[in-house]
Amino acid sequence: MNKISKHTVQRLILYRKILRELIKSNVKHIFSHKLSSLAGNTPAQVRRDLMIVGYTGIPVKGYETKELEKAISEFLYNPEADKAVLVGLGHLGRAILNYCDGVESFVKIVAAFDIKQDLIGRIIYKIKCYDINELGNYVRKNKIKLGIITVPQEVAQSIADIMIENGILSILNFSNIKLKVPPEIFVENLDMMLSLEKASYFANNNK
Amino acid sequence: MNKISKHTVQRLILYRKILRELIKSNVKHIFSHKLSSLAGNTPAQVRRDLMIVGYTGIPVKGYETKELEKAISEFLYNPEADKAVLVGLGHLGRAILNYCDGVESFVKIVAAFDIKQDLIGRIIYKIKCYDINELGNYVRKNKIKLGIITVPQEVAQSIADIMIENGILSILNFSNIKLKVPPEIFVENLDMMLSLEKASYFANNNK
DNA sequence: TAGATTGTTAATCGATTAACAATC
DNA sequence: TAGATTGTTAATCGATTAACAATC
Repeated sequence: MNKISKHTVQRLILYRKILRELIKSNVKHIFSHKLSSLAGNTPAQVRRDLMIVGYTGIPVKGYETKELEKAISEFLYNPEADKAVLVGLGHLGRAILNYCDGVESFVKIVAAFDIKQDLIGRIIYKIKCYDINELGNYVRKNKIKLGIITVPQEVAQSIADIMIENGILSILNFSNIKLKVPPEIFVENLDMMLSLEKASYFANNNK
Repeated sequence: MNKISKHTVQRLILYRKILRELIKSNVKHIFSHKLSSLAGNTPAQVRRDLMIVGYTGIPVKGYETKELEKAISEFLYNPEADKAVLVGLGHLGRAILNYCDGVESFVKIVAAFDIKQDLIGRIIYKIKCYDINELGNYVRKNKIKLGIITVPQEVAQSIADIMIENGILSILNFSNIKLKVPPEIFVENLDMMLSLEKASYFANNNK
């Protein structure tokens, strides 16, 4: 497989989301220039990105929304990583469970873990909460490949280590440390404070 | 001013965070190769990035942690955008308030807004909550330049519009829509579902 | 001094944009 | 048909990496 860039994958996910909304609104066809305006980029980039998903549009008519959505979904779909575990049921962890509960997505959170005894055994936003000590077993037995880390930074690395030891291949990291992981492990960092400071910097240094 | 790339700014913020921890641990000097290993990049990139902050290290001795942290902070600091408002006090909004409460940062959230009457007037994690109708006034009167959007996607655009009309220059957008804004407005998108799907894709397509 | 690290320029790499023949 | 849009290649742009003289 020829390597696909993170940027392209991210945009494909965005196109898919836009296409789903168009389909719901009964839009049958869309041009690259319309899709790019909804996605906030350029028609050339849309066409370039769509090259890799193996669906071709029709000149003058554009792309069939349903067909294109299907093609992108097939391209993106990773059946081995459609289940995720979440570790850390503080406010952020719960906000994510709540958020995912209301959203349709190919990725489902299947279990949550925490160290606090009063949370263990409870069901929070439809997700069962387990003792952190069971994390490794659960991940291994259920062949989970995707982990979400919402614990304080002091313990984030140790959680990542347990995840990786037990087969997790990809981590969505909300803690504000850089995880040390082997090169084959994918880490996506979502550091809210860093993003806020970035936004502050560009408040008048933009342009 | 010659334009500084988003990537560089993001890494400078990260370096600063790392430097603060080093200073706390009483580390006086650091080499570019050590800093890069903590930041997860390369020595060459660290040195390249540091060119713009106007502090120069000493060959063989490396960088003085305190001096470098100071230089980066001065470079990044934007006194006009050190105050932010947050709109949307669902789980995510509260998680952010709670998170910011415990973290030291140059950017402070000074007010929160929601539509739910039972929240208005309350103080949540030290932040006063106002009626959403007061958002425009508050932003204009207090010259707020930075806004955080944690409302459902249906209303995100209208909140952004109010913010921008009243002087906000930079938005941290947690809703999963692409905001339409004038080119001089900076928008940083933090779409959790998109990031999760990206992580899923790369769970075995990485490398 | 010899060895290591810096700042900066040049080279490389990768991603975006432009251009245009093919198509409907 | 004439006009518009596609898929794809080539050109451009920007970001990362390499190289190395200057420095301590």
